[in-house]
Amino acid sequence: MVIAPRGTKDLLPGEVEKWQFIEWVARDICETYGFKEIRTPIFEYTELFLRGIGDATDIVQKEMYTFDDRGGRSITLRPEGTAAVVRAYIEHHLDAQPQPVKLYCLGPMFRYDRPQAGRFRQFHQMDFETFGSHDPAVDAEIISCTWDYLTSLGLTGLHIELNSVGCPDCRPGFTTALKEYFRPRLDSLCGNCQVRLEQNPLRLLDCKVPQCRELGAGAPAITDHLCEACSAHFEKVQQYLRLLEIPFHLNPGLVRGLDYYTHTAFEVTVEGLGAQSSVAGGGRYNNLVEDCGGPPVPGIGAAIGLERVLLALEHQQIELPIPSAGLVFVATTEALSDPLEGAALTLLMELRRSGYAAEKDYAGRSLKAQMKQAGRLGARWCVIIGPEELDGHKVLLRDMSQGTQVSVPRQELLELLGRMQNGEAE
RNA sequence: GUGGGUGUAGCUCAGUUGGAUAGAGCACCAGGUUGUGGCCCUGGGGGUCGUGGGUUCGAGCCCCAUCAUCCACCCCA
Repeated sequence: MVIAPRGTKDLLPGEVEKWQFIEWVARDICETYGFKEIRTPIFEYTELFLRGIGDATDIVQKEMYTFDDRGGRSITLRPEGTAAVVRAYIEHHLDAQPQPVKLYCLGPMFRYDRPQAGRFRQFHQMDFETFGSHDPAVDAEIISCTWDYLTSLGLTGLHIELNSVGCPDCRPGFTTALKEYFRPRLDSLCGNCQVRLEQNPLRLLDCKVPQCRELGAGAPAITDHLCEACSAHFEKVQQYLRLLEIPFHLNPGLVRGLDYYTHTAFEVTVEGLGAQSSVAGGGRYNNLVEDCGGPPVPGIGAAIGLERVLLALEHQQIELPIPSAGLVFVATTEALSDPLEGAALTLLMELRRSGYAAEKDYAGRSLKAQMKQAGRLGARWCVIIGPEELDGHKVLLRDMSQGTQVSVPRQELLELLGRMQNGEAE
């Protein structure tokens, strides 16, 4: 038997409603913040991610779904959203529009990781990006949007970690200082960090091995090495966040896994998610557009992991306000009798064309079984038609939650339903 | 890529030191009123015990391999 590929899953009815809801809230918040939706392809030329994400990153080195298409071009399923949005921004000359340009994007991403709690090979993110502004208020806005989304769903136990990773002017000085600090202590580092020292020294600060942590505590902090511009920008971001009453913790060790970040980097974690506790993350990327072949336009963005949002909601036992359909079930006393079947079908059609969710039995079930089915489907009303009703041009309208029913003239059914819908009838 | 746990009906699991037709609850189907659901009762369908080898008189139980899945490392959403 063929099953869904590893790290992917089917979203069945019952689960999908939750997705629809959190996606609806996501769109709503984004629109409120002035972001416009953009939809980019799910696959891109591999080169885009090599240049955009950075070929030294784990994503590029071991997590991409890459293959050659029939034309021999290397294609990659998008592992994150920003690179494609940046590409579209450049390709469609959005820099010619009034800046800033604010875009959001919702959809699946793909990474060839080993699945575990909160980690999948196909997962879903909401991304939002602002192009064309250096204003630290925009940084605060991105973080604020992330925060509003997560809290508006009712999540608690959220922590924002904030850092500045500097810019090309000041970061080299810092990494040099880091290397100088760690090099004499190389033997005390874990194997991973010994490699990191040369490849990506910033990551040393993020290591979870206790020994490395101890050493890291005495290491130089990036905040002490920021250039004047970075430092001022970082101060402003914090100032605005305080103004907006958005709680955050400074974490000089926060380094994100994508190479393109400059200045602001942040991550939101939520309690109770297991090892993969981060639900959202983002930062500024002032050189990415240019690095991808576009004009020198600054940008900043964030991504929210929707699977993790749902996991957190579930863990915190938060009930989402998902509306029920108000289904009308049409039942007949003799399922296979022709006149009844016809009456049921026309009524069903009439109900649907009037905007009611309506259903009937197609399995030739007894009335009893049809009622049971109606109950299972969560029907709010059941319309019952039998020979008596047919002769008298009437139907029985049963309120499934009350267990009461009335006989009404066939012609008045829709009107009565309409009044009951509005709570005007008893 | 590395490590650990788990794999018995659609779902959640039980199955004793290996022993005779593999069980329960839920779900599903049908009855318990002659035209009626949600509770209750009765009956029914459904399993090559992940797969392939091996040990044994005999394996769901033991051994090996393999696959899947979960959790963790790593990394990130």
